[in-house]
Amino acid sequence: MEKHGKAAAVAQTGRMLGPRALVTRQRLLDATEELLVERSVMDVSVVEIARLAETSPATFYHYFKDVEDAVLLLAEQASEVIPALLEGLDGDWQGEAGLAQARILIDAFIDHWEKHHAVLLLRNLSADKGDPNFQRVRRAALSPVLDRLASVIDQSQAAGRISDAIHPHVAAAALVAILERLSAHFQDLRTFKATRKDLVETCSRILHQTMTGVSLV
Amino acid sequence: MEKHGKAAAVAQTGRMLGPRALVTRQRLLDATEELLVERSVMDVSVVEIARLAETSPATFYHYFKDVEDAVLLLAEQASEVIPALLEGLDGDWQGEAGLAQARILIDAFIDHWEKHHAVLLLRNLSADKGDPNFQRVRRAALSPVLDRLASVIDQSQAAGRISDAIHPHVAAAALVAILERLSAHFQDLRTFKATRKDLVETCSRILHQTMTGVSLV
DNA sequence: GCGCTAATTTGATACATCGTCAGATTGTTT
DNA sequence: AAACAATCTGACGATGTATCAAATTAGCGC
Repeated sequence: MEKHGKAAAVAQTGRMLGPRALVTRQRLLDATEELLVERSVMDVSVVEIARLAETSPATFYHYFKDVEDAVLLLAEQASEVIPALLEGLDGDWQGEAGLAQARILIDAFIDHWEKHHAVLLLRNLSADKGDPNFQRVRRAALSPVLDRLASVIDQSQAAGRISDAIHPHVAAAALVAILERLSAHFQDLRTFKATRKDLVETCSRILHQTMTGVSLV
Repeated sequence: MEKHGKAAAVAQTGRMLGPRALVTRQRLLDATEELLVERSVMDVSVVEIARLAETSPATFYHYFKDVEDAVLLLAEQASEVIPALLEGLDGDWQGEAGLAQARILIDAFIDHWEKHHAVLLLRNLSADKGDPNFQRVRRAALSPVLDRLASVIDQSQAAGRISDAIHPHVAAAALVAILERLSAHFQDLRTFKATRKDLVETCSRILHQTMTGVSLV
């Protein structure tokens, strides 16, 4: 049982992994990620992963069921860091201070996505397609943020600042959607000469306004 | 030259396609989509596409360079319909009428995504990864919506209802991000007992408020 | 250092898929 | 029904998948 916390590292055989095996496995994971960055999933073969990691296909299959399995591990590693984003996000979201918090959150998201672009895209693809493992990983990564935003929205509703027709969690999911999507392809935004600053500023205002109901002009 | 309008259908050899060839090609495309729906891209092989389409792999390669090439075609077909969403979206976005418009738009998006889930997900994956072809297809599909939303935001800024710090096109992109993402995995929303109605209602209010700066309570 | 044991890696292999022809089949035109 | 063009496929070498049993290596008591 390892439902929570660091999942015990296990080979395909079920055997526990020693320190050396962990190094090899990580080398395979790194190679996988490197290939995912430069080509489409369809063209990532086990042989090449093994080649790049300077080992053999057999070794790969010792640790992973298939490529997808390795990607899941990568997604877990990439998603682990997210909760740290929430540091210092427990303040009140009212007024300028709230806007500043939004900016920090968005900045963190963009950084995070720049670092793991390829893997996070795949994680979301598989999750959206309905794969329960990837769904779990994504939920684990995002739900702290989601819950936090939803609770702020809830407060705003209680104070009568925003409509009760809004479903707090859905609204929070919408805001997270913005964070992820725009972080994911903010290259696309260059089309209309938008800078990273524009991105941060615009998103933080949408976040702030949606959560507090107040439009700062 | 077929930069715009119906791209002339051409085989890998460059030869024009007659009516029969078109039927065969479409059968292959349908088979591809069917397989994409039920499994992950990594596991879609040309042999199986051919098998399902009751033809041979060689025939597949007669029409497409590889699986990705076929997916691009599918994405084009799926994206073609989008501009129709804009029917009757040229009204004013102020007040309750604006909210109603938002609802229509979101409803249309959800329907569209339900119909072509797998292909649209892949389109976005490839576009996000930087593939220029898929980027072009997505832009062609979304820019009518994008431009429309941006122009409304522009008007609101001129009227002083929302901050000038907001970049109209980035904000529009953020709203489209919501539309696509929540349409894409609104199964995920079931987690917190949200219905489709909640989704439509919440999103339309975020859209409306972001575009007009006014919070309807 | 030496040999023992368990952890880790790999060579070899059977089998599937990829991608490409040249040539067979089918449909159309005269 | 002959001739031609359009369409399809059988067959194939190259490459990739997935699995063993066997070889290698590291750690440990002596």
